[in-house]
Amino acid sequence: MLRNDITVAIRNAVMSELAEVGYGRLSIEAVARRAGVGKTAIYRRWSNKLEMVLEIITDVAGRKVPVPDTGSFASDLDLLMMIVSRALQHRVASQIIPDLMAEAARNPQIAETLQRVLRLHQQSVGEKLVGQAIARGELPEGTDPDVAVDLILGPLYWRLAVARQPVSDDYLEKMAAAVLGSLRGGAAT
Amino acid sequence: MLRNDITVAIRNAVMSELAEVGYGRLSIEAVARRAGVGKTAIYRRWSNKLEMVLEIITDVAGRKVPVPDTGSFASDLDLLMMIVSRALQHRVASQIIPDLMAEAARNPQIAETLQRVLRLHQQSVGEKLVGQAIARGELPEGTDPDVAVDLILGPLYWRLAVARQPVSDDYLEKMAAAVLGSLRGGAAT
DNA sequence: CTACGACGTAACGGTTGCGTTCCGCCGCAT
DNA sequence: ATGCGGCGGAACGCAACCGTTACGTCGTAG
Repeated sequence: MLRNDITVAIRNAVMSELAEVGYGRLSIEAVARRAGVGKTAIYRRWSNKLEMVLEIITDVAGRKVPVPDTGSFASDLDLLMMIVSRALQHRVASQIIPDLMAEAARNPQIAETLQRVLRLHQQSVGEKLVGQAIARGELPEGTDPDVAVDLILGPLYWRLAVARQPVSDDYLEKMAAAVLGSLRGGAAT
Repeated sequence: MLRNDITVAIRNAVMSELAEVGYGRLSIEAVARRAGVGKTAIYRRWSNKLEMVLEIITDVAGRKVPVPDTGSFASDLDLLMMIVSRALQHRVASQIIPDLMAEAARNPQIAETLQRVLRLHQQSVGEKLVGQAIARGELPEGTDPDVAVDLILGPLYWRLAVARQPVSDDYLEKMAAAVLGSLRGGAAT
């Protein structure tokens, strides 16, 4: 019976508000204001700020991400890094993700939710990509997908979300080449 | 004339409070309470929450970090990664750093301060380490210290501060080996 | 001994947000 | 035509903080 357009408006407002002020300062009243909605409508759907945010985040982050499968590990890697760098440069993502990560350090529920979502993507992507590559003989048998994912995502995340420096195509290529080299070398075995 | 022990108490309280509730929710009153101090004492020193935090952070982060110089790049790298992983596992650091990073995304003053401090350390460490290695012929001429630093710190930060998974000695070795391999390969040139 | 100034405490008026409640409106199903 | 229920709006009492002020204490310098 809850009107769907209202729910959508609230969800959007929460995302924007999260991006602008962060979880710590997010207030129900501000969300209602931004969504053009009464507080009542929000409390009718969720009973808490935490519950609301968790539900919305889970939903947004739960959307499936396509895993590259181009036929060669090198181009899979290029593609993946491009996708990730694009994603991390989106304004909302680049604000919300670090913020929630920080919040997760002190709120077990947020931590658990993020871990679940993150782990889900990370593992499936890592295992699939590395699995394919090993099957094709492009990576040494026994390459650790965990290490591989860290090597791939870490530098990108650091650069984009932490150091907040731009990533040129050129830079991306260097990075991909470096990661490829380190994995091919069998270091992550 | 401001009593030094009071100032110290406040500084400590700010750090603890930052770790516990983050910048967004940090309140002057809570700091005063925790420091066992009147609000007056705080306002006598700083006029703002922002100003206070910036000053304290700058001070703490400004302390010099020793750059490893063991004679070989491989062991420099091992050492550096160990130092960094130790630092990132300290409770206060692992809470405060991601929090301020997230805050920096929406507060230019914080961003500027963090960038300055971070860049300072990062560049000096990177350039020195890579410089030494190139001079010794352990890394190809023209290796980009920027890329190198990203490759070194990125995965560690990702693992420790984002994914929040433990880092074993074993894992650290794999990581170091991988990074070494990718740099030696001349990918980051 | 006196004066100064930093200190803690307490209170100020004002703002913001919480979670709840009541109202009147309106769409929709019966 | 009637009634149910979600809607926005407004207000509630309560709590936390803001930044400021007044007051009384205490250590120290002169």
